[in-house]
Amino acid sequence: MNLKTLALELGLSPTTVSRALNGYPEVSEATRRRVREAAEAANYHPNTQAKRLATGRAMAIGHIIPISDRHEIVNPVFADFIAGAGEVYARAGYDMVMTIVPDDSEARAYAELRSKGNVDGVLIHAPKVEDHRIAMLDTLGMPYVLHGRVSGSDSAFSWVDVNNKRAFERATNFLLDLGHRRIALINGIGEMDFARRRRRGYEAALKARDMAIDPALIVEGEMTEAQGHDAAREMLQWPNPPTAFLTASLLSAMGARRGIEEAGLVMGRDVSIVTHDDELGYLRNGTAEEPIFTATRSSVREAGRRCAALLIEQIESGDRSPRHELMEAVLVVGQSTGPVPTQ
Amino acid sequence: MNLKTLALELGLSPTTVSRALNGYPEVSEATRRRVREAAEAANYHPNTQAKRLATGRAMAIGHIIPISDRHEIVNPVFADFIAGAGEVYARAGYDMVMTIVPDDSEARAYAELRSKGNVDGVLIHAPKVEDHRIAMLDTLGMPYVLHGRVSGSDSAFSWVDVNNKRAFERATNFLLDLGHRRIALINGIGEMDFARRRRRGYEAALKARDMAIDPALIVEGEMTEAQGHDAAREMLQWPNPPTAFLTASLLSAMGARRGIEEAGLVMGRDVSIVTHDDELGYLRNGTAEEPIFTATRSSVREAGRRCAALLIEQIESGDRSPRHELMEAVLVVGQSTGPVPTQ
DNA sequence: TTGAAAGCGCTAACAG
DNA sequence: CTGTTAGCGCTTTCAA
Repeated sequence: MNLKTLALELGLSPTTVSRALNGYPEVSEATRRRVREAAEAANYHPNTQAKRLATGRAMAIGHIIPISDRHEIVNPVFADFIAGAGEVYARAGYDMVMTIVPDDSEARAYAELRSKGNVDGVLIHAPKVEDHRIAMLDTLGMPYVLHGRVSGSDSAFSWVDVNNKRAFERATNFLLDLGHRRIALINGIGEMDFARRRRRGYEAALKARDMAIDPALIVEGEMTEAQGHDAAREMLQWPNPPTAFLTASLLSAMGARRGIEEAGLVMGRDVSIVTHDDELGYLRNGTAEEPIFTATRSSVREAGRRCAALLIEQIESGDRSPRHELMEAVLVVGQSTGPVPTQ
Repeated sequence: MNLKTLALELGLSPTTVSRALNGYPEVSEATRRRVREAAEAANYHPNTQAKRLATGRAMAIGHIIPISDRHEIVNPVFADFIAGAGEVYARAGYDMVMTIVPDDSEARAYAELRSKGNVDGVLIHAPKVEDHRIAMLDTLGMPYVLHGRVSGSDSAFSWVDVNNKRAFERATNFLLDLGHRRIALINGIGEMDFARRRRRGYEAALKARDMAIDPALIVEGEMTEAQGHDAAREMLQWPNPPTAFLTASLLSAMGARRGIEEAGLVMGRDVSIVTHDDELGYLRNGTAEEPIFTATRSSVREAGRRCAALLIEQIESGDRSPRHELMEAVLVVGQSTGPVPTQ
């Protein structure tokens, strides 16, 4: 069933049917209803490709997922993010097009996306401190929104980000308030923007109390279980070991926990862990024998929603003036078993 | 830059240029080369929408992600799966279109996908034991491949699956060999096909040794940390508690571990855990103080690759005869810190 | 080996 | 308020 035959059946021109279905004002209500009902009855849906070609709009948003053989690129968080974004796209009638590209051919991927014209805009994931993708997109003139930020020009483009600095400042303060004086930071890869900001938060908290920053207590790398384990194993046999670990991911925290146990120490008595993570999980802090975290999966989903909404608005309005949304991480302390609170 | 202007610049007709670029045989090699070079130089890429409209092929594969407010639908594994599928799509020139739909309007979503014509086939995730989506797709006549299976008609359609039954049978045997006689199974939601198969594997191992199956030792539900924790807490205060937990997810395993510790017991001495999971992580078994799992992330990625390849072949060849690929889970025992082996 | 012309299904000026 | 016409950028007969 297509426009033409539907119009034929109704004894109308394709134009009128199109107008009726697309809510143009110059159609009589009677006709519109008649057309709508017929379309419904015939289970008519306009062919997307034709619509796209005619309007020049792809009605699709691209997500480019860089992939490398070195790293675990696709982190679990990503799933929640696209779930959120997808909700918004579905409501607005956009498709979500996922493109997996090898790390080294990202430039080509963007250029192709542009000239092939199958997306109206792109959503950028996991920006690095200095991210060349921004410049590329500016050159191409394609609308985009960042999930995260890049160093420097915070205000030059639209982004949605969690306040990573504040989250880690709060977490560090939490541990400092408990009396910890040697706090290790098990962080993500240094060149990632979020990792940089988290580190800044950690450092800011220490500086605010006039405490020295010991570089030996900071580990940056892939946030794996092995990372946490190895760091804990090593640090805990120093003459002056840390009494607490602040980790950037649940996996690292799990590893640290294993390291602590292997060192014959007791979690929550000898050593504490506080973790930031977007996964569902529980870790105890040093006093209350209670779990604690600083972000939940649902907040990532919300970030996905907001990014998508921002991008769609930008595309549809043509207004490219940058907008920003900074979300505060949720610090959950003393949460007992059961579902994690939504926010 | 479009076909027309490129042809104009070359002093050729659009037809010839199109033919040259698409590898039609009736073009002289000289012309072909000249066209190819010009296209390269001009950074020409055919407009996807136009191509789609003209050929009637969407050059896109749909992934429908059902979403509900009750469950954590989008599991982390999903990210690895689409990473694998995406690799294949990219090579074959397909777009991956992700559609998030509320649980209750899946039927409509499929029908729309069909009539809007923006995908050539779909990939089905996380099938339930009895999955009505199969019937729907058959009605619509749209090519599809399942990641997983459904009960009964294994052979009626194409699928790629991990041998969940075998994996759990092996894991159970592993624990039985260590001398465990009361093994708890912390499983996924019962209506999911994979959960059903895992349970069958567990039961088969027990039956093979003429051991009774104690329903009280089987928990089915969402694979969260709380699930594992609550199960362990409760079971460990029974008069005859389990000495081992076989869990279907790393999160549940983490929870069980916490439950074990809270009960004042020692992991790897009093109680063992073996987990199946697609996440990167470590858990110790009951003897060697060494980590163990039965599946890694990379295997999920491989499943994504195979599903995608199967579907593309089906679409392009028009051959709908069902094909199946059963992947064996990887059982890793005695793995020490460091990256998880690829297979 | 190349080109002209029609058409994929829709939208959007422009008339009426 | 409705219809006619042209065209989005490509592919694909058919003819040369």
